[in-house]
Amino acid sequence: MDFVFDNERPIYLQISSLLRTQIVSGKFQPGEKLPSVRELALAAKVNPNTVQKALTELENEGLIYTERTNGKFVSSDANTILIAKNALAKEKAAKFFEEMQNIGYSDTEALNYINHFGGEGK
Amino acid sequence: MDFVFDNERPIYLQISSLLRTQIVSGKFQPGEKLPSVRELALAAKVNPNTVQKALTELENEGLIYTERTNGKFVSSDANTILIAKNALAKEKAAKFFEEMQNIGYSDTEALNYINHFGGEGK
Amino acid sequence: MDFVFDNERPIYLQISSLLRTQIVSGKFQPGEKLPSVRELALAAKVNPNTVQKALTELENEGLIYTERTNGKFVSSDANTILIAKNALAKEKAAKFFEEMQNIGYSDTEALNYINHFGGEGK
Amino acid sequence: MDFVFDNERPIYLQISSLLRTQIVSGKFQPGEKLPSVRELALAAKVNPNTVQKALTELENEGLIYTERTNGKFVSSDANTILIAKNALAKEKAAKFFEEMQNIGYSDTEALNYINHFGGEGK
DNA sequence: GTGGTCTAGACCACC
DNA sequence: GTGGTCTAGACCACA
Repeated sequence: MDFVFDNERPIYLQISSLLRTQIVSGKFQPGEKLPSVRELALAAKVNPNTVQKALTELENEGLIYTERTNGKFVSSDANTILIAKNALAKEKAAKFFEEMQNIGYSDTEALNYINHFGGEGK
Repeated sequence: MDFVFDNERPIYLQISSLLRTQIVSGKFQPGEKLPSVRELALAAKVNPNTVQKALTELENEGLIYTERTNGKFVSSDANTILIAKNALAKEKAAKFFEEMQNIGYSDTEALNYINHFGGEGK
Repeated sequence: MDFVFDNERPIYLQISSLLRTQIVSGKFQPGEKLPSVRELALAAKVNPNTVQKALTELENEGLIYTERTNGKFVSSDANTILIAKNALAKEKAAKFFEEMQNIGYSDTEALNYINHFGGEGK
Repeated sequence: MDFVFDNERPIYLQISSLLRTQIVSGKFQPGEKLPSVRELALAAKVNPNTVQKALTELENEGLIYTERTNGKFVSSDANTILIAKNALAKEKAAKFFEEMQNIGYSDTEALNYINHFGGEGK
Protein backbone atom coordinates (compact mmCIF):
# COMPACT_ATOMS: atom_id res chain seq x y z
CA MET A 1 0.00 0.00 0.00
CA ASP A 2 1.61 3.23 -1.06
CA PHE A 3 0.50 6.61 0.13
CA VAL A 4 1.01 9.73 -1.92
CA PHE A 5 -0.56 12.89 -0.62
CA ASP A 6 -1.31 16.21 -2.20
CA ASN A 7 -1.44 19.45 -0.31
CA GLU A 8 -4.94 20.36 -1.34
CA ARG A 9 -6.87 18.31 1.14
CA PRO A 10 -6.20 17.26 4.73
CA ILE A 11 -4.07 14.16 4.90
CA TYR A 12 -6.53 12.37 7.14
CA LEU A 13 -9.25 12.75 4.51
CA GLN A 14 -6.94 11.43 1.84
CA ILE A 15 -6.19 8.41 4.00
CA SER A 16 -9.81 7.76 4.81
CA SER A 17 -10.93 8.04 1.22
CA LEU A 18 -8.10 5.81 0.08
CA LEU A 19 -9.11 3.16 2.57
CA ARG A 20 -12.77 3.68 1.76
CA THR A 21 -12.16 2.93 -1.88
CA GLN A 22 -10.13 -0.13 -0.95
CA ILE A 23 -13.00 -1.39 1.13
CA VAL A 24 -15.78 -0.80 -1.36
CA SER A 25 -13.63 -2.10 -4.19
CA GLY A 26 -13.07 -5.32 -2.27
CA LYS A 27 -9.33 -5.00 -1.73
CA PHE A 28 -10.22 -5.26 1.94
CA GLN A 29 -12.78 -7.98 2.36
CA PRO A 30 -15.75 -7.80 4.77
CA GLY A 31 -14.66 -8.85 8.24
CA GLU A 32 -10.98 -8.58 7.38
CA LYS A 33 -8.65 -7.13 9.97
CA LEU A 34 -7.08 -3.83 9.03
CA PRO A 35 -3.43 -3.10 9.63
CA SER A 36 -2.96 -1.58 13.06
CA VAL A 37 -3.08 2.16 13.48
CA ARG A 38 0.64 2.18 14.09
CA GLU A 39 1.39 0.13 11.00
CA LEU A 40 -0.71 2.38 8.82
CA ALA A 41 0.94 5.43 10.31
CA LEU A 42 4.32 3.97 9.58
CA ALA A 43 3.38 3.07 6.02
CA ALA A 44 1.91 6.49 5.35
CA LYS A 45 4.72 8.24 7.18
CA VAL A 46 2.29 10.22 9.25
CA ASN A 47 1.51 10.51 12.91
CA PRO A 48 -0.68 7.76 14.39
CA ASN A 49 -3.17 10.41 15.46
CA THR A 50 -3.71 11.31 11.85
CA VAL A 51 -4.50 7.73 10.96
CA GLN A 52 -6.77 7.51 13.98
CA LYS A 53 -8.72 10.50 12.74
CA ALA A 54 -9.04 8.96 9.29
CA LEU A 55 -10.33 5.69 10.70
CA THR A 56 -12.82 7.47 12.92
CA GLU A 57 -14.41 8.79 9.74
CA LEU A 58 -14.83 5.30 8.35
CA GLU A 59 -16.15 4.04 11.65
CA ASN A 60 -18.76 6.79 11.71
CA GLU A 61 -19.84 5.65 8.26
CA GLY A 62 -20.19 2.10 9.52
CA LEU A 63 -17.59 0.76 7.12
CA ILE A 64 -15.29 -0.46 9.87
CA TYR A 65 -15.64 -1.32 13.53
CA THR A 66 -13.28 -1.60 16.45
CA GLU A 67 -12.61 -4.50 18.76
CA ARG A 68 -10.89 -2.99 21.72
CA THR A 69 -7.40 -4.34 22.27
CA ASN A 70 -7.85 -6.47 19.20
CA GLY A 71 -7.82 -4.21 16.21
CA LYS A 72 -10.04 -2.63 13.62
CA PHE A 73 -12.03 -4.64 11.13
CA VAL A 74 -13.91 -4.08 7.93
CA SER A 75 -17.62 -4.32 8.55
CA SER A 76 -18.77 -7.87 7.98
CA ASP A 77 -22.07 -6.52 6.70
CA ALA A 78 -21.51 -6.75 2.96
CA ASN A 79 -24.68 -4.83 2.42
CA THR A 80 -23.44 -1.75 4.24
CA ILE A 81 -20.42 -1.81 2.02
CA LEU A 82 -22.45 -2.21 -1.12
CA ILE A 83 -24.63 0.70 -0.13
CA ALA A 84 -21.54 2.80 0.43
CA LYS A 85 -20.22 1.83 -2.97
CA ASN A 86 -23.46 2.75 -4.68
CA ALA A 87 -23.67 5.99 -2.78
CA LEU A 88 -20.19 6.88 -3.93
CA ALA A 89 -20.92 6.02 -7.55
CA LYS A 90 -24.13 7.98 -7.54
CA GLU A 91 -22.39 10.91 -5.96
CA LYS A 92 -19.67 10.88 -8.60
CA ALA A 93 -22.15 10.69 -11.46
CA ALA A 94 -24.34 13.43 -10.05
CA LYS A 95 -21.34 15.66 -9.52
CA PHE A 96 -20.26 15.09 -13.10
CA PHE A 97 -23.63 16.12 -14.49
CA GLU A 98 -23.83 19.12 -12.21
CA GLU A 99 -20.41 20.38 -13.13
CA MET A 100 -20.97 19.85 -16.82
CA GLN A 101 -24.23 21.72 -16.55
CA ASN A 102 -22.45 24.60 -14.89
CA ILE A 103 -20.14 24.99 -17.84
CA GLY A 104 -22.96 24.86 -20.33
CA TYR A 105 -23.62 21.22 -21.16
CA SER A 106 -27.11 19.80 -20.90
CA ASP A 107 -27.30 16.30 -19.41
CA THR A 108 -27.66 14.88 -22.90
CA GLU A 109 -24.67 16.81 -24.19
CA ALA A 110 -22.68 15.72 -21.17
CA LEU A 111 -23.49 12.09 -21.92
CA ASN A 112 -22.49 12.55 -25.54
CA TYR A 113 -19.27 14.15 -24.46
CA ILE A 114 -18.27 11.45 -22.02
CA ASN A 115 -19.17 8.58 -24.34
CA HIS A 116 -17.01 10.18 -26.99
CA PHE A 117 -14.30 11.04 -24.50
CA GLY A 118 -14.26 7.58 -22.98
CA GLY A 119 -13.80 6.07 -26.41
CA GLU A 120 -10.81 8.08 -27.50
CA GLY A 121 -9.61 10.53 -24.94
CA LYS A 122 -7.87 8.09 -22.71
CA MET B 1 -27.10 36.37 -9.11
CA ASP B 2 -27.47 34.60 -5.82
CA PHE B 3 -24.55 33.38 -3.81
CA VAL B 4 -24.79 30.42 -1.50
CA PHE B 5 -21.61 29.25 0.08
CA ASP B 6 -20.63 26.15 1.91
CA ASN B 7 -18.05 26.15 4.63
CA GLU B 8 -15.93 23.46 3.08
CA ARG B 9 -13.99 25.51 0.60
CA PRO B 10 -12.57 29.03 0.70
CA ILE B 11 -15.20 31.54 -0.27
CA TYR B 12 -12.99 33.24 -2.83
CA LEU B 13 -12.65 29.93 -4.69
CA GLN B 14 -16.36 29.42 -4.63
CA ILE B 15 -16.88 32.87 -6.09
CA SER B 16 -14.26 32.48 -8.78
CA SER B 17 -15.57 29.12 -9.87
CA LEU B 18 -19.10 30.46 -9.98
CA LEU B 19 -18.03 33.34 -12.20
CA ARG B 20 -15.89 31.05 -14.31
CA THR B 21 -18.83 28.82 -15.10
CA GLN B 22 -20.92 31.85 -15.94
CA ILE B 23 -18.31 33.00 -18.39
CA VAL B 24 -17.70 29.72 -20.17
CA SER B 25 -21.41 28.97 -20.23
CA GLY B 26 -22.06 32.28 -21.94
CA LYS B 27 -24.06 33.97 -19.20
CA PHE B 28 -21.35 36.61 -19.35
CA GLN B 29 -20.61 37.29 -23.01
CA PRO B 30 -17.11 37.92 -24.42
CA GLY B 31 -16.16 41.56 -23.94
CA GLU B 32 -18.99 42.18 -21.49
CA LYS B 33 -18.29 44.39 -18.51
CA LEU B 34 -18.46 42.64 -15.17
CA PRO B 35 -20.24 44.14 -12.19
CA SER B 36 -17.87 46.16 -10.07
CA VAL B 37 -16.01 44.52 -7.23
CA ARG B 38 -18.17 46.47 -4.81
CA GLU B 39 -21.38 45.37 -6.42
CA LEU B 40 -20.29 41.75 -6.41
CA ALA B 41 -19.17 42.01 -2.81
CA LEU B 42 -22.49 43.50 -1.87
CA ALA B 43 -24.43 40.81 -3.71
CA ALA B 44 -22.37 38.04 -2.17
CA LYS B 45 -22.34 39.68 1.25
CA VAL B 46 -18.62 39.26 1.55
CA ASN B 47 -15.65 41.52 1.94
CA PRO B 48 -14.51 43.24 -1.29
CA ASN B 49 -11.06 41.80 -0.67
CA THR B 50 -12.55 38.36 -1.08
CA VAL B 51 -14.09 39.25 -4.44
CA GLN B 52 -10.84 40.82 -5.52
CA LYS B 53 -9.00 37.60 -4.77
CA ALA B 54 -11.55 35.63 -6.77
CA LEU B 55 -11.21 37.91 -9.80
CA THR B 56 -7.44 37.69 -9.68
CA GLU B 57 -7.81 33.97 -10.25
CA LEU B 58 -9.86 34.53 -13.37
CA GLU B 59 -7.51 37.20 -14.64
CA ASN B 60 -4.59 34.79 -14.27
CA GLU B 61 -6.47 32.30 -16.37
CA GLY B 62 -6.98 34.92 -19.08
CA LEU B 63 -10.75 34.77 -18.80
CA ILE B 64 -11.11 38.40 -17.75
CA TYR B 65 -8.97 41.50 -18.03
CA THR B 66 -8.84 44.83 -16.26
CA GLU B 67 -9.12 48.28 -17.80
CA ARG B 68 -7.73 50.63 -15.21
CA THR B 69 -10.31 53.09 -13.94
CA ASN B 70 -12.85 51.48 -16.20
CA GLY B 71 -13.62 48.10 -14.76
CA LYS B 72 -13.14 44.43 -15.44
CA PHE B 73 -14.26 42.73 -18.64
CA VAL B 74 -14.76 39.26 -19.93
CA SER B 75 -12.07 38.39 -22.45
CA SER B 76 -13.23 39.28 -25.94
CA ASP B 77 -11.24 36.37 -27.30
CA ALA B 78 -13.98 33.80 -27.79
CA ASN B 79 -11.35 31.22 -28.48
CA THR B 80 -9.72 31.58 -25.08
CA ILE B 81 -13.09 31.02 -23.52
CA LEU B 82 -13.84 28.00 -25.65
CA ILE B 83 -10.49 26.49 -24.75
CA ALA B 84 -11.23 27.06 -21.08
CA LYS B 85 -14.60 25.42 -21.51
CA ASN B 86 -13.12 22.38 -23.18
CA ALA B 87 -10.38 22.12 -20.61
CA LEU B 88 -12.98 22.15 -17.86
CA ALA B 89 -15.10 19.51 -19.55
CA LYS B 90 -12.15 17.24 -20.16
CA GLU B 91 -11.06 17.65 -16.57
CA LYS B 92 -14.50 16.74 -15.27
CA ALA B 93 -14.76 13.66 -17.43
CA ALA B 94 -11.28 12.46 -16.53
CA LYS B 95 -12.00 12.97 -12.86
CA PHE B 96 -15.20 10.99 -13.17
CA PHE B 97 -13.44 8.00 -14.71
CA GLU B 98 -10.65 8.14 -12.19
CA GLU B 99 -12.97 8.23 -9.22
CA MET B 100 -15.16 5.44 -10.55
CA GLN B 101 -12.07 3.36 -11.10
CA ASN B 102 -11.06 3.92 -7.49
CA ILE B 103 -14.28 2.39 -6.25
CA GLY B 104 -14.02 -0.59 -8.53
CA TYR B 105 -15.58 0.36 -11.86
CA SER B 106 -13.66 -0.14 -15.08
CA ASP B 107 -14.02 2.66 -17.62
CA THR B 108 -16.55 0.57 -19.51
CA GLU B 109 -18.57 -0.13 -16.39
CA ALA B 110 -18.44 3.53 -15.48
CA LEU B 111 -19.84 4.43 -18.89
CA ASN B 112 -22.60 1.88 -18.51
CA TYR B 113 -23.39 3.23 -15.10
CA ILE B 114 -23.60 6.85 -16.12
CA ASN B 115 -25.63 6.18 -19.26
CA HIS B 116 -28.08 4.25 -17.13
CA PHE B 117 -27.95 6.81 -14.35
CA GLY B 118 -28.45 9.77 -16.70
CA GLY B 119 -31.45 8.08 -18.23
CA GLU B 120 -33.41 7.46 -15.06
CA GLY B 121 -31.64 8.63 -11.95
CA LYS B 122 -32.27 12.32 -12.28
CA MET C 1 -19.12 27.93 33.06
CA ASP C 2 -17.23 25.64 35.34
CA PHE C 3 -15.75 22.38 34.27
CA VAL C 4 -15.22 19.54 36.69
CA PHE C 5 -14.10 16.26 35.24
CA ASP C 6 -14.05 12.77 36.57
CA ASN C 7 -11.58 10.15 35.49
CA GLU C 8 -14.14 7.62 34.40
CA ARG C 9 -14.88 8.93 30.96
CA PRO C 10 -12.78 10.73 28.35
CA ILE C 11 -12.64 14.44 28.98
CA TYR C 12 -13.78 15.27 25.47
CA LEU C 13 -16.99 13.30 26.02
CA GLN C 14 -17.60 15.07 29.29
CA ILE C 15 -17.17 18.40 27.57
CA SER C 16 -19.43 17.50 24.69
CA SER C 17 -22.18 16.18 26.91
CA LEU C 18 -21.93 19.22 29.14
CA LEU C 19 -22.33 21.52 26.15
CA ARG C 20 -25.04 19.31 24.73
CA THR C 21 -27.12 19.67 27.85
CA GLN C 22 -26.56 23.41 27.84
CA ILE C 23 -27.83 23.57 24.30
CA VAL C 24 -30.90 21.41 24.74
CA SER C 25 -31.71 23.06 28.04
CA GLY C 26 -31.64 26.45 26.35
CA LYS C 27 -28.64 27.93 28.16
CA PHE C 28 -27.22 28.33 24.70
CA GLN C 29 -29.91 29.67 22.40
CA PRO C 30 -30.41 28.55 18.78
CA GLY C 31 -28.10 30.51 16.51
CA GLU C 32 -26.01 31.78 19.40
CA LYS C 33 -22.27 31.94 18.94
CA LEU C 34 -20.30 29.60 21.13
CA PRO C 35 -17.15 30.68 22.91
CA SER C 36 -14.14 30.08 20.70
CA VAL C 37 -12.30 26.80 20.90
CA ARG C 38 -9.43 28.57 22.59
CA GLU C 39 -11.65 30.20 25.17
CA LEU C 40 -13.34 26.94 26.03
CA ALA C 41 -9.99 25.22 26.28
CA LEU C 42 -8.80 27.91 28.63
CA ALA C 43 -11.91 27.72 30.76
CA ALA C 44 -11.78 23.93 30.96
CA LYS C 45 -8.04 23.95 31.42
CA VAL C 46 -7.57 21.43 28.68
CA ASN C 47 -5.81 21.40 25.35
CA PRO C 48 -7.63 23.10 22.46
CA ASN C 49 -7.50 19.82 20.57
CA THR C 50 -9.58 18.21 23.24
CA VAL C 51 -12.25 20.87 22.93
CA GLN C 52 -12.09 20.53 19.18
CA LYS C 53 -12.80 16.84 19.47
CA ALA C 54 -15.73 17.50 21.77
CA LEU C 55 -17.23 20.03 19.38
CA THR C 56 -16.81 17.70 16.43
CA GLU C 57 -19.16 15.33 18.23
CA LEU C 58 -21.82 17.99 18.53
CA GLU C 59 -21.34 19.04 14.94
CA ASN C 60 -21.84 15.46 13.79
CA GLU C 61 -25.10 15.42 15.70
CA GLY C 62 -26.20 18.60 13.95
CA LEU C 63 -26.44 20.55 17.17
CA ILE C 64 -23.83 23.09 16.16
CA TYR C 65 -22.30 24.27 12.91
CA THR C 66 -19.12 26.02 11.94
CA GLU C 67 -18.61 29.25 10.05
CA ARG C 68 -15.05 29.14 8.92
CA THR C 69 -12.94 31.92 10.35
CA ASN C 70 -15.97 33.15 12.19
CA GLY C 71 -16.74 30.71 14.92
CA LYS C 72 -19.05 27.94 15.92
CA PHE C 73 -22.76 28.44 16.43
CA VAL C 74 -25.65 26.60 17.95
CA SER C 75 -27.90 25.25 15.22
CA SER C 76 -30.59 27.77 14.44
CA ASP C 77 -32.97 24.92 13.73
CA ALA C 78 -34.91 24.77 16.98
CA ASN C 79 -36.49 21.58 15.85
CA THR C 80 -33.20 19.71 15.63
CA ILE C 81 -32.50 20.75 19.15
CA LEU C 82 -35.91 19.71 20.39
CA ILE C 83 -35.47 16.33 18.78
CA ALA C 84 -32.12 15.96 20.47
CA LYS C 85 -33.69 16.87 23.79
CA ASN C 86 -36.44 14.33 23.38
CA ALA C 87 -33.99 11.70 22.26
CA LEU C 88 -31.94 12.29 25.37
CA ALA C 89 -34.95 12.14 27.66
CA LYS C 90 -36.21 8.98 26.06
CA GLU C 91 -32.80 7.43 26.32
CA LYS C 92 -32.56 8.27 30.00
CA ALA C 93 -35.98 6.85 30.76
CA ALA C 94 -35.37 3.69 28.77
CA LYS C 95 -32.05 3.18 30.49
CA PHE C 96 -33.71 3.58 33.87
CA PHE C 97 -36.31 0.93 33.13
CA GLU C 98 -33.75 -1.41 31.70
CA GLU C 99 -31.44 -1.10 34.65
CA MET C 100 -34.25 -1.50 37.15
CA GLN C 101 -35.41 -4.57 35.32
CA ASN C 102 -31.93 -6.02 35.51
CA ILE C 103 -31.97 -5.81 39.27
CA GLY C 104 -35.39 -7.37 39.50
CA TYR C 105 -37.98 -4.61 39.20
CA SER C 106 -40.77 -4.91 36.68
CA ASP C 107 -41.60 -1.69 34.84
CA THR C 108 -44.54 -1.16 37.13
CA GLU C 109 -42.46 -1.71 40.24
CA ALA C 110 -39.83 0.65 38.87
CA LEU C 111 -42.47 3.32 38.40
CA ASN C 112 -43.76 2.78 41.91
CA TYR C 113 -40.26 3.02 43.25
CA ILE C 114 -39.35 6.23 41.49
CA ASN C 115 -42.62 7.97 42.29
CA HIS C 116 -42.05 7.11 45.94
CA PHE C 117 -38.39 8.01 45.73
CA GLY C 118 -38.99 11.29 43.98
CA GLY C 119 -41.42 12.29 46.70
CA GLU C 120 -39.18 11.74 49.67
CA GLY C 121 -35.76 10.55 48.80
CA LYS C 122 -34.30 13.81 47.67
CA MET D 1 -26.29 -17.47 30.07
CA ASP D 2 -25.38 -15.50 27.00
CA PHE D 3 -22.79 -12.79 26.97
CA VAL D 4 -22.92 -9.92 24.55
CA PHE D 5 -20.38 -7.21 25.02
CA ASP D 6 -20.02 -3.76 23.68
CA ASN D 7 -16.68 -2.17 23.01
CA GLU D 8 -17.38 0.89 25.09
CA ARG D 9 -16.65 -0.45 28.53
CA PRO D 10 -14.05 -2.92 29.84
CA ILE D 11 -15.28 -6.45 29.46
CA TYR D 12 -14.55 -7.39 33.04
CA LEU D 13 -16.89 -4.63 34.21
CA GLN D 14 -19.58 -5.81 31.88
CA ILE D 15 -19.25 -9.31 33.27
CA SER D 16 -19.27 -8.23 36.89
CA SER D 17 -22.29 -6.03 36.43
CA LEU D 18 -24.11 -8.81 34.62
CA LEU D 19 -23.43 -11.23 37.46
CA ARG D 20 -24.30 -8.61 40.03
CA THR D 21 -27.71 -8.08 38.53
CA GLN D 22 -28.26 -11.81 38.40
CA ILE D 23 -27.47 -12.07 42.08
CA VAL D 24 -29.61 -9.21 43.31
CA SER D 25 -32.43 -10.21 41.02
CA GLY D 26 -32.40 -13.71 42.49
CA LYS D 27 -31.32 -15.61 39.41
CA PHE D 28 -28.46 -16.75 41.58
CA GLN D 29 -29.84 -17.63 44.98
CA PRO D 30 -28.08 -16.85 48.28
CA GLY D 31 -25.56 -19.54 49.04
CA GLU D 32 -25.69 -20.94 45.53
CA LYS D 33 -22.46 -22.08 43.95
CA LEU D 34 -21.34 -20.07 40.98
CA PRO D 35 -20.07 -21.70 37.81
CA SER D 36 -16.31 -22.06 37.88
CA VAL D 37 -14.11 -19.35 36.51
CA ARG D 38 -13.24 -21.63 33.62
CA GLU D 39 -16.85 -22.34 32.79
CA LEU D 40 -17.73 -18.67 32.87
CA ALA D 41 -14.72 -17.82 30.75
CA LEU D 42 -15.72 -20.45 28.26
CA ALA D 43 -19.31 -19.25 28.14
CA ALA D 44 -18.25 -15.65 27.71
CA LYS D 45 -15.48 -16.53 25.29
CA VAL D 46 -13.00 -14.46 27.22
CA ASN D 47 -9.77 -15.06 29.04
CA PRO D 48 -10.14 -16.59 32.53
CA ASN D 49 -8.15 -13.66 33.88
CA THR D 50 -10.93 -11.38 32.77
CA VAL D 51 -13.55 -13.41 34.64
CA GLN D 52 -11.32 -13.50 37.68
CA LYS D 53 -11.09 -9.73 37.66
CA ALA D 54 -14.87 -9.47 37.41
CA LEU D 55 -15.42 -11.80 40.35
CA THR D 56 -12.94 -9.92 42.48
CA GLU D 57 -15.19 -6.91 42.11
CA LEU D 58 -18.17 -8.82 43.45
CA GLU D 59 -16.18 -10.32 46.26
CA ASN D 60 -15.07 -6.85 47.34
CA GLU D 61 -18.71 -5.84 47.50
CA GLY D 62 -19.49 -8.83 49.70
CA LEU D 63 -21.90 -10.32 47.21
CA ILE D 64 -19.89 -13.49 46.75
CA TYR D 65 -17.25 -15.33 48.73
CA THR D 66 -14.62 -17.90 47.96
CA GLU D 67 -14.21 -21.31 49.53
CA ARG D 68 -10.70 -22.32 48.71
CA THR D 69 -10.58 -25.44 46.58
CA ASN D 70 -14.33 -25.52 46.55
CA GLY D 71 -15.46 -22.65 44.39
CA LYS D 72 -17.17 -19.33 44.65
CA PHE D 73 -20.59 -18.86 46.23
CA VAL D 74 -23.23 -16.21 46.39
CA SER D 75 -23.32 -14.68 49.84
CA SER D 76 -25.79 -16.56 52.03
CA ASP D 77 -26.59 -13.35 53.84
CA ALA D 78 -29.87 -12.39 52.19
CA ASN D 79 -29.70 -9.04 53.87
CA THR D 80 -26.42 -8.09 52.26
CA ILE D 81 -27.98 -8.82 48.93
CA LEU D 82 -31.10 -6.86 49.65
CA ILE D 83 -29.03 -3.89 50.71
CA ALA D 84 -27.08 -4.12 47.49
CA LYS D 85 -30.30 -4.26 45.54
CA ASN D 86 -31.70 -1.21 47.23
CA ALA D 87 -28.47 0.68 46.81
CA LEU D 88 -28.54 -0.08 43.11
CA ALA D 89 -32.13 1.01 42.73
CA LYS D 90 -31.57 4.23 44.60
CA GLU D 91 -28.52 4.95 42.50
CA LYS D 92 -30.43 4.39 39.27
CA ALA D 93 -33.27 6.64 40.32
CA ALA D 94 -30.96 9.41 41.47
CA LYS D 95 -29.02 9.23 38.24
CA PHE D 96 -32.23 9.46 36.28
CA PHE D 97 -33.31 12.62 38.05
CA GLU D 98 -29.91 14.18 37.74
CA GLU D 99 -29.65 13.51 34.04
CA MET D 100 -33.14 14.75 33.34
CA GLN D 101 -32.35 17.90 35.27
CA ASN D 102 -29.30 18.43 33.11
CA ILE D 103 -31.40 18.53 29.99
CA GLY D 104 -33.91 20.89 31.44
CA TYR D 105 -36.51 18.81 33.30
CA SER D 106 -37.37 19.60 36.91
CA ASP D 107 -37.85 16.56 39.14
CA THR D 108 -41.60 16.96 38.79
CA GLU D 109 -41.42 17.16 35.02
CA ALA D 110 -39.13 14.15 34.97
CA LEU D 111 -41.68 12.17 36.96
CA ASN D 112 -44.45 13.24 34.62
CA TYR D 113 -42.32 12.26 31.67
CA ILE D 114 -41.45 8.81 32.92
CA ASN D 115 -44.97 7.97 34.06
CA HIS D 116 -46.20 8.90 30.64
CA PHE D 117 -43.30 7.17 28.93
CA GLY D 118 -43.69 3.98 30.95
CA GLY D 119 -47.34 3.84 30.07
CA GLU D 120 -47.03 4.06 26.33
CA GLY D 121 -43.50 4.34 25.10
CA LYS D 122 -42.48 0.75 25.55
C1' DG E 1 -8.81 36.25 15.80
C1' DT E 2 -11.14 32.09 13.96
C1' DG E 3 -11.10 27.11 13.15
C1' DG E 4 -8.27 23.21 11.16
C1' DT E 5 -4.44 20.20 10.79
C1' DC E 6 -0.45 17.81 12.13
C1' DT E 7 3.53 16.16 14.86
C1' DA E 8 6.06 14.21 18.60
C1' DG E 9 5.59 12.00 22.33
C1' DA E 10 3.58 10.31 26.40
C1' DC E 11 0.46 7.46 29.21
C1' DC E 12 -3.40 4.33 29.93
C1' DA E 13 -6.51 0.18 30.08
C1' DC E 14 -7.13 -4.00 28.28
C1' DC E 15 -6.13 -8.75 26.87
C1' DG F 1 0.60 -5.38 21.02
C1' DT F 2 -3.99 -3.13 20.50
C1' DG F 3 -6.69 1.17 20.36
C1' DG F 4 -7.74 5.58 22.97
C1' DT F 5 -6.75 9.90 25.03
C1' DC F 6 -4.34 13.99 25.95
C1' DT F 7 -0.79 17.64 25.87
C1' DA F 8 2.30 21.06 24.13
C1' DG F 9 3.22 23.40 20.55
C1' DA F 10 3.51 24.66 15.85
C1' DC F 11 1.75 26.22 11.36
C1' DC F 12 -1.81 27.37 7.98
C1' DA F 13 -5.70 29.61 5.38
C1' DC F 14 -9.16 32.67 5.75
C1' DA F 15 -11.66 37.08 6.48
